[in-house]
Amino acid sequence: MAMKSEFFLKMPGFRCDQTFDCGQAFRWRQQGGVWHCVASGKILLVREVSGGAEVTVFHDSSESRETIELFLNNYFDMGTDYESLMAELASKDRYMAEAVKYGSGIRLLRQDPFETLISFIISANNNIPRIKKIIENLCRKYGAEISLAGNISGPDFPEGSFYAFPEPGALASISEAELSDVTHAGYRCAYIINSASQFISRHGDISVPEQYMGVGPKVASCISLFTGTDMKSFPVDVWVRRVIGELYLGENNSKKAVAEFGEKYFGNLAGYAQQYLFYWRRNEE
DNA sequence: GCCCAGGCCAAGC
DNA sequence: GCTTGGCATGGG
Repeated sequence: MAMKSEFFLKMPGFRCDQTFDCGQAFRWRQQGGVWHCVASGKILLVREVSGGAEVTVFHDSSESRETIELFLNNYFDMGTDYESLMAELASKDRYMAEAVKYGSGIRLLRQDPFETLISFIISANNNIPRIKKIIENLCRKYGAEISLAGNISGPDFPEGSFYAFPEPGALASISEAELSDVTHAGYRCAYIINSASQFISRHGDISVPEQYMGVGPKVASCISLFTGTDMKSFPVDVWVRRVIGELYLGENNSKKAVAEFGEKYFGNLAGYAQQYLFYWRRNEE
């Protein structure tokens, strides 16, 4: 398919390192002054400018400008007023004020359902650098290579090949042994294959993520949050549990207690609050 | 060799 | 309903 460069979007207040390297997405890479990734089959380039960042998209010529504009505004959560959201969270207490200040350039990405489902199945009992490697292996082997027509290049254009995230059908039909050899995803391979198959038979419905194999409470809540399905989701991992225990709950920091606290205390901003807290606690010191 | 990583599943109470 | 052990893999 022929790709062309078209759409361009400005994002005030946006910071690349905070948004792309905070554990919500695994395919963004920095090369020179530009961050890039493939999302929904399109190559996205983002560079920081004074006061925010700018996006350039390389997309299929058959996609209209309106389609691309809608996609980008959704993906980068442009419909959310982060100024007022951050002010509301910061007014809750001094901890949140600090967390919001620390991660003030974070934006929650509304990502593709299938990619998010599979990526967070892989994330279970795993660390972020290795999650990225496994996903990269997966895309190189089973994703469609995106060929850039002509001579799109320049000093800032990233080098290398670009692959879309695999289609569900490409993962549903392979053997566990092959997937394990290719990705080194270990025991998660069975979950990936089974969930890809289920994703097809459920017509892409992820409204109840726990129906999928390999998806428990934590992964389910990541899927709901990082696809933009439910911004009240409050994923509880070791870092969130730690920080909520330290600042709010003391010894009463069971996963269940932390989850209930987060949802109640932060209400409809719980997902955003969780991401500021996660980024802050995981990166400080 | 140990412990840990954006945990889940199945088995046993 | 809640608690426990096992689990593939690689980095520190």
